[in-house]
Amino acid sequence: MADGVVERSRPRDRILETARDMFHKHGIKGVGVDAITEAAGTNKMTLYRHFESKDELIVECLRANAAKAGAMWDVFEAEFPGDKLAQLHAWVRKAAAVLKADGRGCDMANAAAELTEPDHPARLVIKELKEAQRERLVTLCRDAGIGQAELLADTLSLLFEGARVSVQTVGTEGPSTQFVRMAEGLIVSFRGTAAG
Amino acid sequence: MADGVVERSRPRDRILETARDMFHKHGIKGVGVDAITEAAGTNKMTLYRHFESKDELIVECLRANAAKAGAMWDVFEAEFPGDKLAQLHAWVRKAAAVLKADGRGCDMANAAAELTEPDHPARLVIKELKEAQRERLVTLCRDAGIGQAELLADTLSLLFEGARVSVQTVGTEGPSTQFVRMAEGLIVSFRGTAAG
DNA sequence: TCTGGAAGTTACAGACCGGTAACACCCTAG
DNA sequence: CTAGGGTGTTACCGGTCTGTAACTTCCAGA
Repeated sequence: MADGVVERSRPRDRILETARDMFHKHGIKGVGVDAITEAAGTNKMTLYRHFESKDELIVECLRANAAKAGAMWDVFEAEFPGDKLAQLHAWVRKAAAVLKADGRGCDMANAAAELTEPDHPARLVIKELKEAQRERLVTLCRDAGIGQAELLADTLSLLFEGARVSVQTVGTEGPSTQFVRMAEGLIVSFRGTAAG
Repeated sequence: MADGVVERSRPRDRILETARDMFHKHGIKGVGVDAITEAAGTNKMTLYRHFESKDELIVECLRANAAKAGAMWDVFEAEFPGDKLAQLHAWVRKAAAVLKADGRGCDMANAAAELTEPDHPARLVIKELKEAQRERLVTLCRDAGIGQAELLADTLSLLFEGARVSVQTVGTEGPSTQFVRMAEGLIVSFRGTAAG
């Protein structure tokens, strides 16, 4: 697990990677900074030299998550250069793979569930990052020639988000098993009414 | 707020109601038993005379939530006796109303995000209650004459679940605003392919 | 080889957590 | 009026939490 990260890299990077992993697995309030630093092979003072508080560490973890997830768009473009519809189908497959591989939900959604203070710094970046993700999917749908691109993108987003929650509550054998069928059906349906 | 509950009822009921309210607003790990009992106008000893632990209190809160939410099915039946399709549309309207009224997500989903221990007692009841909810919606879809009742019910479930998450992350002005249009479109679409 | 900054170590502060013990109180059913 | 159970009060236990202070060690670059 995180031991691979511990081996040799800068303490800041190790802390960030370990915190991402532990926050994801055990929740934010379920992990203390002591546990993070110990798993990262360092100590609390070093953490507080690089992050001014646990809250700032949380924010950095969320940003790092989004950056890592955002890389998939480049992969899609590399796999299907210029073919936006194929990239949309790739998104569906990627989403389904995430559903199968990971029983914990979306880190941003989980963080929003845990951090209820309306002015918590993480809330701002969660909103910002989620809106950016939405914009990307809308653009992909539009470039794929879908008529009501926003509506399809939002529908696919909500379906995926709901499926992630479902996996976390009833497991991988629940309604989320139908995600691909739902998504593909929607794309077909929206392609039928395309205005392009 | 919870003050209305404090006035006159048994301590156990006050504790349960107050805990439900506070868990919902601030999350489970964001509320201590001291805060609950104080808001309920009682004290910690009384809480532990009625609930053997905080975990058991959590479980009872989840059950109470589900019971309260489950009452809506009777309301639908009373409003549209025998007309299952009308009741399905009523479910959509009810879901949309919840999205507008409540910025916090589903308590069960939030609890699942917070309580990561695989053998936490709440996890069992969450799964149990979620599966019961799913069964109800499937039955309603089937009785409404929908061909692929399970698939429609699951799609609507995931859409609603996703919309609740979306409200919590990007707010009520995000993709969740399209929920009714999505859901109604799906019902129309599934009615078109109805089998009997 | 020397030096300066990054990192490790230990100890601690102050708050909060879930949970319990011992005891005083009050109100109602008999 | 009396007995007893439900309730309130206070104090406490051991543990954990975020965050800090003071000091030592290490290592790379000049």
